[in-house]
Amino acid sequence: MARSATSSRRLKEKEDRKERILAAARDVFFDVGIRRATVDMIAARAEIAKGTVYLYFPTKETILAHLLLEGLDTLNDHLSSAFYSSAQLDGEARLRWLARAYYGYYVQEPDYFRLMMAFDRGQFQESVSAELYELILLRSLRGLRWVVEAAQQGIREGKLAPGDPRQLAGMLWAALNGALVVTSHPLRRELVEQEVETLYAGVLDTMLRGLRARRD
Amino acid sequence: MARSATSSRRLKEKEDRKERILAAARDVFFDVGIRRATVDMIAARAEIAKGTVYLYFPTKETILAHLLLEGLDTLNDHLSSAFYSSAQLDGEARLRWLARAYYGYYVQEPDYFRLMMAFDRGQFQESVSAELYELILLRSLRGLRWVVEAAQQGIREGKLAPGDPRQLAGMLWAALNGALVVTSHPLRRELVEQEVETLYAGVLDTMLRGLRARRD
Amino acid sequence: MARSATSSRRLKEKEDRKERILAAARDVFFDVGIRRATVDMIAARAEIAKGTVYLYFPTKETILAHLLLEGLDTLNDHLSSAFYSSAQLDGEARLRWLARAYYGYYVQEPDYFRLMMAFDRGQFQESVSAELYELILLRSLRGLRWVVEAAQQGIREGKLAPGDPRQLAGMLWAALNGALVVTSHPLRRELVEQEVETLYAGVLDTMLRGLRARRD
Amino acid sequence: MARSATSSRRLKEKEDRKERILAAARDVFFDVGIRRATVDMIAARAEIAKGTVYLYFPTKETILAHLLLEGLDTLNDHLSSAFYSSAQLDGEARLRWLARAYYGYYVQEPDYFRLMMAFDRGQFQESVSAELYELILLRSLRGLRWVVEAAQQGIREGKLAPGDPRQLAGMLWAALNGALVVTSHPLRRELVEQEVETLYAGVLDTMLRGLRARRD
DNA sequence: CATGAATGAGGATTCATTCAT
DNA sequence: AATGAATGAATCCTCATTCAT
Repeated sequence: MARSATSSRRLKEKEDRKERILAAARDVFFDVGIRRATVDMIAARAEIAKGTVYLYFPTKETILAHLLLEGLDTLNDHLSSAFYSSAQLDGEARLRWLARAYYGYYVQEPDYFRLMMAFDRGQFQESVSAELYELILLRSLRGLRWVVEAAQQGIREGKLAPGDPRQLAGMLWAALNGALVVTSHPLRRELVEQEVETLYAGVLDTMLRGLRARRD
Repeated sequence: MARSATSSRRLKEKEDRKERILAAARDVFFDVGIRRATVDMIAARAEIAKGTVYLYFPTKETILAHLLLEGLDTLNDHLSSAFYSSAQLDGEARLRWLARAYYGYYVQEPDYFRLMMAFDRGQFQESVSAELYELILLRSLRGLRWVVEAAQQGIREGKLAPGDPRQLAGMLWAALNGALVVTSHPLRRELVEQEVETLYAGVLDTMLRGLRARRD
Repeated sequence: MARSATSSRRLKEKEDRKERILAAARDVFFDVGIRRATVDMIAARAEIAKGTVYLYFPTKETILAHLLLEGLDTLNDHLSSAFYSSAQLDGEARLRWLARAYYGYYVQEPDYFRLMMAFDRGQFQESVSAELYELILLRSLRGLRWVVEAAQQGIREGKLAPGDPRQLAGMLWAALNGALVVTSHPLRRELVEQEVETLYAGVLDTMLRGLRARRD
Repeated sequence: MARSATSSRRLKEKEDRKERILAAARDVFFDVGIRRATVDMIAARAEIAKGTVYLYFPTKETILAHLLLEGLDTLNDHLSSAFYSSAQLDGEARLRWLARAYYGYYVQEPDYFRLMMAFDRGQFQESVSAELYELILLRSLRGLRWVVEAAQQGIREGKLAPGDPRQLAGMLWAALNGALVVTSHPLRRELVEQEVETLYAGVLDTMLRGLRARRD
């Protein structure tokens, strides 16, 4: 019993430490950017020794991956609450709610959003364990699921054109994401000359209209 | 006369060399990724001394910028030929042609496409001359212009909903780009579980349908 | 208590290492000259990895600055002991003692002397922290202070011509330094064709005689 | 006869070219400082190819040495004209004239003066031919000779203390040079807190006074 | 567990000098 | 003679990761 108590306290301390490192990493990554961030900076901000970081995370990229998980959780919070508070509405309206929630996330958590978009093809997959990668995938999916469900509802109601709801959700998300990504790069922002909000709303409206069931 | 011939030959040789370096850089960047590529690798692949690279390009980033310009030119070729060969068709059809051309570029020049998407926020603008940056912007715009023109035609014909053609083009491009970007990342590709082609076609159809003028 | 002991040992080890690097740097700078010295050489001579050097000194120039500080301290030891052991004598005699002490430093620490003379105008101030620069200035002043005090005494005694003692000290120091610097360059040494010692003694005698109060 | 004419023209052209390179080098060295100057810059400023520079000077240091020769010639002009225009005065007055001329040179040709002081022990002697080095020595001596002669006159007149005039000249020059050098370094200038002019004049007065023959 | 000193393989860029044309 | 392209060693500094204590 005593031992169990001890070990659970140990466990908690360990979790605390991990959280502390993640918090520091978040600060650093968001402050100086992913590429300029160094493990030294993270350790310094967490007020621990550099070696200690490696007791909790095998790799710098792994820390990044955990931050990504955090970001995905936050996003999921946004989406799920949008989903549940729009329970009374029809499918299209719920999709709109979800889309606005995604935009809200983009606005309120720009750093996490940047993180989500910044993952590099190679660098990443190589230096993160398969399990972690799988986990990220699962969490990502969880967010998309709400969209799929709303789409399903819309199709069931006959308001949206019949089809695979997952395909529909994928399309919508891809298009909306495109609007956000386009404007996240200075070069591309100059290119489209539009405010993110306008562009995002435009794509959302257009996609939803395009997805509606036709009478003819 | 003789001198002119000589100097033009010189010029040509110089251009050849530049091209050779760019070719090597292309290989290297595409092989190992932008972040992992080093000037050493480029020089080695071009079979020249490292210092020689710097006779032709003041900076590693400048080489990247030139590759980007190449990519943009190629894309523009795709788009302009789509635009001109669809001269007889209506606006929406021309947009469709342009979109297919963009997809063709994505398929035929995956490396250039990756390059276009991979530009980093800060790092880049800092280490490239203002003129070069401007040039890139201009070339990027040139591609979008075709889309704007087709959109304008569609609006003029009354087939597409009235509005700012540039805004319309921006939305369409952002959405389509989103479809390509989503699938260009392994993680995100797993997420949407769709073939790029399907997704892209879906977004295109949906957007075009959504952009159509309503009778009501 | 135990911790304090540990940490003080740690501190000592750290200081030792720093000293070791400085010693290596001293050797290297003195061997090959300031301009030819590289961080690689210093690391090799200290038998540590190159990166380790940067754990102790942020910049190559900073190492140099620390060596300079060492040199200034040594010089100050020479001067202060000359000042105190001549406490019974009059101002002029004390100036003479100080001057001989400076010469003694030049003879016994030729490398430090060279270092003191070799600092480069721009390069240096740029790459050393303001604090360090200030420190060097302060330490330099400390040495001059003894000369100022002896001059003051001489003026007070009426043996030296009245005037600003700091100005007097500056003049004396500049002239003596000139004698050392002239001979420190092979070209210039060949020029004056005199032994340093003779030249230095001559300048010292002449300056002191020129500084004496006149009766007329 | 014709050949001789031709070859003399050739010779002249060659000299012109050499002069042109030196002029360019002067500009560059004085503009960006000795250490930052590159052969590229010199060639560019001279509007010739970089390789051509090496047809006229075997080494970058050799160019520097030739500039030094120019500087020494200019200095000699200053000194000799001071010597000749003071022909009617006594030895001490002539020394004073020469010293003022040296100061005039320091003020009017600060770049040449800097050059004269900036020669590095090792770097220099290694990369310049023995003949050139000898030449520099000779030219340097030529300037000092005027001082020696004036000193000799002063001693002969009985106004200056008897002794070796060359030794006297060396001492005077060393002391005056010390005053200029001290103030040429920011750190040392802060140290003595005096204007160059004051310091120089002070050292000059003091040295001359100290060199005077005593009646007693 | 925690530490933090040590590592050393890079990495981008510079520049005096050479040499084929 | 003149060119100017090519060289490649040299240089300072960074940083993820390891490991003895």
